Amino acid sequence: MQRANQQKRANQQLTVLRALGEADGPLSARELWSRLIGSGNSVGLATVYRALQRGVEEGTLEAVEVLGRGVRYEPKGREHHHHFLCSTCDHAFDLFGCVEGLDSLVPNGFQMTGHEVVLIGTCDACGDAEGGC
Amino acid sequence: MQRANQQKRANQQLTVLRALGEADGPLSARELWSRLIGSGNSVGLATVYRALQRGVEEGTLEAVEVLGRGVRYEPKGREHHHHFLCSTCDHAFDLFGCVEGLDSLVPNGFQMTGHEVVLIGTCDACGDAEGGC
DNA sequence: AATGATGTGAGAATCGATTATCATTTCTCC
DNA sequence: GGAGAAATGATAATCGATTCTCACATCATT
Repeated sequence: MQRANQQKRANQQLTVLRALGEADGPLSARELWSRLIGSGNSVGLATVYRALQRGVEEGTLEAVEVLGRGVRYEPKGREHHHHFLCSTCDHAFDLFGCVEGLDSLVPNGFQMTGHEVVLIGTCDACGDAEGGC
Repeated sequence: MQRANQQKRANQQLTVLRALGEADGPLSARELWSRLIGSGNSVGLATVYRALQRGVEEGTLEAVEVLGRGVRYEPKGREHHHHFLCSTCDHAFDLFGCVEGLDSLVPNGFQMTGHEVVLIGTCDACGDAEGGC
């Protein structure tokens, strides 16, 4: 079987990072792994963790927490954005835009350096299929 | 030693719930336990968990997640509010007020049922003592 | 004071997520 | 084509949080 000698990189980590880049929101290690397996990519869970860890170290990935259901990862450098968490399928979706009036919430003497907004509800797919998707 | 026969309840769980009610924000089981120990109340960690669990079952407490650093608990029924997370001491403080314009972030086909806002920064105490409190 | 129900504390057991280990495979560079 | 470096996958080990267990204390009622 012929393989182009410099295109072919069996590097599974690239596969992992590419899949993450194509997602519509941040993914946990397990979510990402499931997607890869589901789409026919045979890859070990350990490799997924290694790819994510390295991505964070190198600064290309960012670890985010969406309401405590474990760490999820997303490519760094995207526009400032927030997330929508579907309470049915537990998937987090990227949102675009931000909100106003956060400064007025900060108590005296406190310094705000950032903020997180999470909307909760049901996503398109789960809303259609009433009773779960 | 005389004790009023119906007021005296050695119930440690009451002590736990009272301490939580006096906090300035939601507390994790361990935080709450540390505070109790620190203030001279000898109570087991298991009892703290039992009190919290029962509070949630009975509907007097609510479990909240503030950026994924574990579950924290707060009395239920307070005004709608959000939290400020100090990135230095990792404590979560209650905020008052809310924000506008969340609806415009919701994508087509999605149904929003709730939202969470977390401000991140340094609290009063940690800001004063530069370099950590 | 006796009795049965409930509460308590200390530590063991469990659970899920993440990391470490190690034999094997694949790359890279010669 | 060969040697050493790095990547991979399966699974064991670790870690923190939470729950379970059980001997003992406390309570309410009699």
